[in-house]
Amino acid sequence: MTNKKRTTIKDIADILKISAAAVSKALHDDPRISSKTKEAVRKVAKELNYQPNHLASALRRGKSNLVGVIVPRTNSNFFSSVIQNMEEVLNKEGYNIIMTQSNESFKKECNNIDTLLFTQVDGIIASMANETISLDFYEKIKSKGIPLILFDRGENDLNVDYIGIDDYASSHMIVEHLIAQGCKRIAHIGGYKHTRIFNNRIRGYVDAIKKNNLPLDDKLLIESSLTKEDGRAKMMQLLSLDERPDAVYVAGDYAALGALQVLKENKIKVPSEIALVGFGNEPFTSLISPAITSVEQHSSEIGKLAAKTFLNRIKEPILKQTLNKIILDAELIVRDSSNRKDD
Amino acid sequence: MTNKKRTTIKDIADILKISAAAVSKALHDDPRISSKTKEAVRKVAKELNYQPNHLASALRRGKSNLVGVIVPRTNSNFFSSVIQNMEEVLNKEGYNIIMTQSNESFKKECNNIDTLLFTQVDGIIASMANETISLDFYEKIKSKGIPLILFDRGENDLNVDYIGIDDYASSHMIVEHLIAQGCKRIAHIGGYKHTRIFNNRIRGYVDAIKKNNLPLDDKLLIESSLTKEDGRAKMMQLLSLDERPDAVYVAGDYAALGALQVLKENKIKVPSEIALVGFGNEPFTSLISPAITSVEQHSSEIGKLAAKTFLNRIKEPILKQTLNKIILDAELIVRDSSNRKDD
DNA sequence: TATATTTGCTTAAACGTTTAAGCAAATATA
DNA sequence: TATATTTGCTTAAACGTTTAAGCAAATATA
Repeated sequence: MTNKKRTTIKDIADILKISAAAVSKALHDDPRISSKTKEAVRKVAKELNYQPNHLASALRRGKSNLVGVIVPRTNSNFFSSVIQNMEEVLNKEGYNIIMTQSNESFKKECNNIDTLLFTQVDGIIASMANETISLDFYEKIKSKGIPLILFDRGENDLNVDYIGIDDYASSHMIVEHLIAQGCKRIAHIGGYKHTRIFNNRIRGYVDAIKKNNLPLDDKLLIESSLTKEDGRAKMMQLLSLDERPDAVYVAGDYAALGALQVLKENKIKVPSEIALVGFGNEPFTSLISPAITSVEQHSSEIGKLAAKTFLNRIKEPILKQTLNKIILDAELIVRDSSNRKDD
Repeated sequence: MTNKKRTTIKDIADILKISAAAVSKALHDDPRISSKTKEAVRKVAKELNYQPNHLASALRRGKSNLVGVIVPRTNSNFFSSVIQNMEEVLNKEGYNIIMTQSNESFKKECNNIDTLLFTQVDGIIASMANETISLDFYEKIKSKGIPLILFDRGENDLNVDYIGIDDYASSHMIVEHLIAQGCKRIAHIGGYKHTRIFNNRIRGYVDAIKKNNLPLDDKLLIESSLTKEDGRAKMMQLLSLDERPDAVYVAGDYAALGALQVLKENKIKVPSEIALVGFGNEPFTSLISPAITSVEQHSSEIGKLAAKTFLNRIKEPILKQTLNKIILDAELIVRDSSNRKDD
């Protein structure tokens, strides 16, 4: 519309009859440039509406000040809050975020990694898609020599920094809560075992059941994709058992919601006949009736810690620091779906 | 970890004893390069794990192939779906997206714009924050000469391409639906009048009320920030009136949810005593009880059209095309909160 | 007063690509 | 067989910055 050509450092230099190098230094407040020149440069820069060309400076400095973020989806309170908090920490240090979502698809995730590497990001912070089993693309990031930080959905085999909650302990917390409510036959609709966090939740469930001498029945432990639809299907499966459970712990809130719908459709009283617990503390868990007991994962904390871990890696790249595995305690939010006290 | 230096075109050229220019052309399938050379280049490129440096090529070509996207928040089904669909269309044409969220804050939005311009995006697709009144930063985008496309939350004064639904007609649709249910005193908890879409919804409400000879009472028309909390507050305000409404049309689903909570707390029967309609068709509207009637905004359509509009602008920049204002029809999804038939 | 240091710049090269211009060899055309 | 065209490359410059090295003038030190 207005000026075709962007203003460059050269334009400012020409006007002031000084070199481009002097202008660049003036703009970066180099101590060897006189304050008189600095002021003049700043004045002209403002007049010409000068905006530094990030591409050029990134190319020259070998550093883009961009951080790539990969999440399964942004459309979830957990991930959107993680990203928001990461951004806050990173912006303060002059970094900006490029967000991408995998939609739980392995193929999309690989594309995202390629895009981010192509965009020359200085590092990647990621939470893996459900589908992801092969780690080749993540190895690719590592081989580039840029920091890779995983959160929530991680992988031990990759040997990279990780921030998440203690899924194993969370399962114990849930099982013990259900026992305290008088439940004696506790089922678990879990995620896919190949995903580390879901495997940990399953292990936690099994060990907690054993520890409390409750029946450990194969039929009560089901793997699921944890979508709302699959939650429905798996709940129906549990209801069709000869010996029904009196409590169901679902490893994801959306699947828990599906399960609840089935319970309501079958006129089963929640929590008195079957108690229900979800995972993730999505906002809707407190909105529906009965409100679903769930586990808060401290998304803001995770986002901030992931960002800080990245910054540490950038600051001390040579110093072979030890791997950071930050495991936070989760918090059980007890609501009506498992609280028999008020019944 | 492994190789410190990235592989460049120069490395490939040295190995094959040809010029860097030839390598560049070979990689871009230039017709003046022999297929023998092309094959050799591709082979070595693969062996050395060559990845083109986007920064360098973008700098040289004056084009980054990145599109900036600004939304009020990603944590909403509408926006996340819009983005997903935009991405699909843009990726096919070799463009990638940089997502940013304003969290409805004007300041954050200005920062986002600066970041995106700084990152040298080829265009910006945005939906404005609630707070945004001053358009200076959007004018800045226009003055750079790169395409700016607005969707959902737009502004007529900016004179840029826009994709959204017909908010004015949507209000008519809602009011007429409520009248068909037998409602005679219809209130509207609207958004801020300064935001174009909310203003259109308000105008639509007012005109539909007038057209149907219903009472147009100042007390029944309230501006709100449309958060869940404010929805609660405004609903209480309506309940304290001497003459209560028998229907409430809320311009956002979250606020509608807050309103519903207040209605339930006050043991008011929905929809028989007060019917309720929201806007946006957020997933939770169908999950809670009673499910909330709402308006579907065709997010996938909007996302695709926004992306295509951008691509058109890029392809024919000189040809002064006329402004694209694409207005889609919205769809009313009737649920229990306003359906008196089943009562 | 002679030498050393500091100040305030300039020069030149570099980051990794892309591309216009050009040139020699190979091939086609008259 | 002589000229024109095509093929397959090379050379050189450019995109806009940053930065190491260096130099003259100004100032400090002995």
